[in-house]
Amino acid sequence: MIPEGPYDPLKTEPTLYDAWERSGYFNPDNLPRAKGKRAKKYIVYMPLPNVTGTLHMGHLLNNTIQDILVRYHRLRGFRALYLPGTDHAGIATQYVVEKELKKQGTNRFVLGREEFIKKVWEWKEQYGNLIYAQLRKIGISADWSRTRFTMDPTYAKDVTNAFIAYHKKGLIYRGVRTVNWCPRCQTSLSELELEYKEEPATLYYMQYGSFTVATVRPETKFGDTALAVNPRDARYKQYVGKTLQIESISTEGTLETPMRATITLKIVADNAVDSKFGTGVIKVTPAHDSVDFQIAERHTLPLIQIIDERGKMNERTGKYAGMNVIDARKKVVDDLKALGLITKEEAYTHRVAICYRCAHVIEPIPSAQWFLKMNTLAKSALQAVTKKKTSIFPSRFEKVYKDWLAHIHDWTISRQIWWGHQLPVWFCAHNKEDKNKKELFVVANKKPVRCPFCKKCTMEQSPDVLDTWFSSALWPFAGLSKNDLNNYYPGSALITARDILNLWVARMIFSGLSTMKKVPFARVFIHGTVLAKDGRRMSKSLGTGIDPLMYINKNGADATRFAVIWQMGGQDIRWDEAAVIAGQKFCNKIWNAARFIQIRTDATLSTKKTSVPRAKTSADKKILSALTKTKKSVARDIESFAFSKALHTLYDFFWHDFCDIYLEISKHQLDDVKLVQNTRTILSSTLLQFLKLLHPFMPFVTEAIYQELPGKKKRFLMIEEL
RNA sequence: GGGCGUUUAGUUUAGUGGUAAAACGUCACAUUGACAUUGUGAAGACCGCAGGUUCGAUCCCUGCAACGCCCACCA
Repeated sequence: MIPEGPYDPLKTEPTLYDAWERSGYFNPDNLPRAKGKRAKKYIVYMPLPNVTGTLHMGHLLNNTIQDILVRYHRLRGFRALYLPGTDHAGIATQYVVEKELKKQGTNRFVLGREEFIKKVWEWKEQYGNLIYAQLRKIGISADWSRTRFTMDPTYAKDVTNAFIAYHKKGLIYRGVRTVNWCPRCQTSLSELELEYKEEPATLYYMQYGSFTVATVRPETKFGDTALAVNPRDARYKQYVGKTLQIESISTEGTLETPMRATITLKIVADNAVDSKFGTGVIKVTPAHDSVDFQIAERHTLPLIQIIDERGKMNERTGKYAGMNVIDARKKVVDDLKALGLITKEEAYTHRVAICYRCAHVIEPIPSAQWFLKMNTLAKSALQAVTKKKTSIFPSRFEKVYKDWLAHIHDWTISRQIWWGHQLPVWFCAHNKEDKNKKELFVVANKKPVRCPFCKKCTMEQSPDVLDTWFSSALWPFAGLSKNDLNNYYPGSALITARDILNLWVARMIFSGLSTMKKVPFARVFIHGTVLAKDGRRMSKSLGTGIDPLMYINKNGADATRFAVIWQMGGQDIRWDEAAVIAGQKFCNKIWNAARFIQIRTDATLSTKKTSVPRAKTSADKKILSALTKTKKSVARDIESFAFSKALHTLYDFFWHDFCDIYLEISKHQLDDVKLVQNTRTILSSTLLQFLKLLHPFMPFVTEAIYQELPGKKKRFLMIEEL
């Protein structure tokens, strides 16, 4: 019996969730209507939240959408799997644990690698499952029995196997690259991991013999290996290809006395040079600038490293060695000025790259890295979408995806941090390279018993770990046991936000094709971003973040799910908490309507076909046809990812067609002996149909009402037949 | 700089080649009913700006502006 309202989500939700989870029906293998090989499957791989993460609005939206799809298909009799897991999030997690250590007055270098990794695991055991508890509060029907963590031994094995397989195919190589190095995190960062900030700087006009070069980084001059001009720049045409002796400052002597020196620089012509900027001449410092590195590659210029991994000037800079770049810049400028080699200074706003994690300024430095050749892999991913093996919705994102793949560079997959999947690469401990400078290493899952090179050393594993995206790109199959691979790969839909379309989705597609020979999912749905009410991004640093748990704990998960879907149009959501209140009122409305129906009818949940309602009055006819129409359009909208539209349709149908009109008319029809029985049937069957239709969106209140209604052989609305 | 997108009532959003809907908010009236109320109704939009195509444009095209995102560049 439905108790007198108002509906109390806070009392209902936790109990119901426990009951669902204990029932085992989140596990598709237990679904009574989806037994056997012929059962259709619906599979969603949850975008892995970081172990360091706490629930935010993005998770709420993302997981609500996925849960709608999974619950809908489960009701439709599909063998529905919603696969949860967490990402070890290399840099992010290492950063968090290092902050903890700092509070304890220690750091990872004091502990050593092994001890540090132990600490990270301890941290993970303590805090890493918080996100799961929070996701449960949203009410998502993920199969927790299959939960995976990307550092689990089985997952890790798939990661190293993928590396070995790529290596066998000749797709992995080692090379020196000017990488974006974070001196604080001691790691290289991909371009995608950089952030930028505007910073006031000075543009110095330095004399290079007869040339003047504008630069904001005079201290890198010791790493210069050329000067470059635009090939169409008439002013400098005569110098192109020549090697000139140029007067500059020396690294010798003492810091007190600036000294002159003569250096030799080649003049090259390259399109990367903008003839309108500064003087149209740039100094090329391949070791400490990514553009310069590319110019150097085109003109085979040497690479001179003058800044080390800690962001300090190295021994090649003589008397400047040991200074950090900022101090060195001041000193070099002073010395150049003393010798009259700086002719002009201009204020300049400079966009500097900063580490996305710790915000430290990035220092480009040369470093030995591992690369994955992208050519064939990118082509395969491109083809998958072109040939519609995977479709992207909304379709405009296809272009973003294709553009990225068409202009892709090889992927730097190595990272110099400690927390992650260590490369399955074993070096000879005696000699890192042979006479021909060929590096001596073995790629293998296990440490070789005997070194094939020196025959006597204990081989050393590469200290590098893999980019976190390398492992998360394998999620659709590395997240599954061998047994499950046959049943649950590939997936049906991948739901994510646009910012990781390329970072993650494209990489999952080529990884899946490479390892499993099949695209990992048939459809990709890109949803919008939840913004603050004023249109700004929600972020902790801006103070614009809103904790969805606040609403869940106050208004209930259903109301919160309602709010986020209700507001989700074809674009970003400007979060308005009024929608949560609307959702809560809607719960209450349904609760009370159900109560009315139960009081005025027997409201038995009969699944027998004998109680098929018939339209005897025009009101009957209207509500029954409205129900049919609603069912059809909701189904169509869910299939086409138009969740908000489906929810609006359901809301309008229930509140207006059903409650405002039919329920009011039914009060008269229930007093008519000729109509009473049929009206009762219409009321209770329409309610039940509606509960099923709404269940994917608002699972708790619908299940709660279902549980209160009398009926035989009743289990859960969650597994009813829609 | 290149690309993609967005711009519709106070707010958040739908939508259509024939001058526009909804929810919330506001206001008025009714109501104690299954409903911490609910119902009925009202006010409120030159559909970003300027051109063009068309008998007709909010919708199609072009340009501009603002905002957002992605990519590139930033010596």
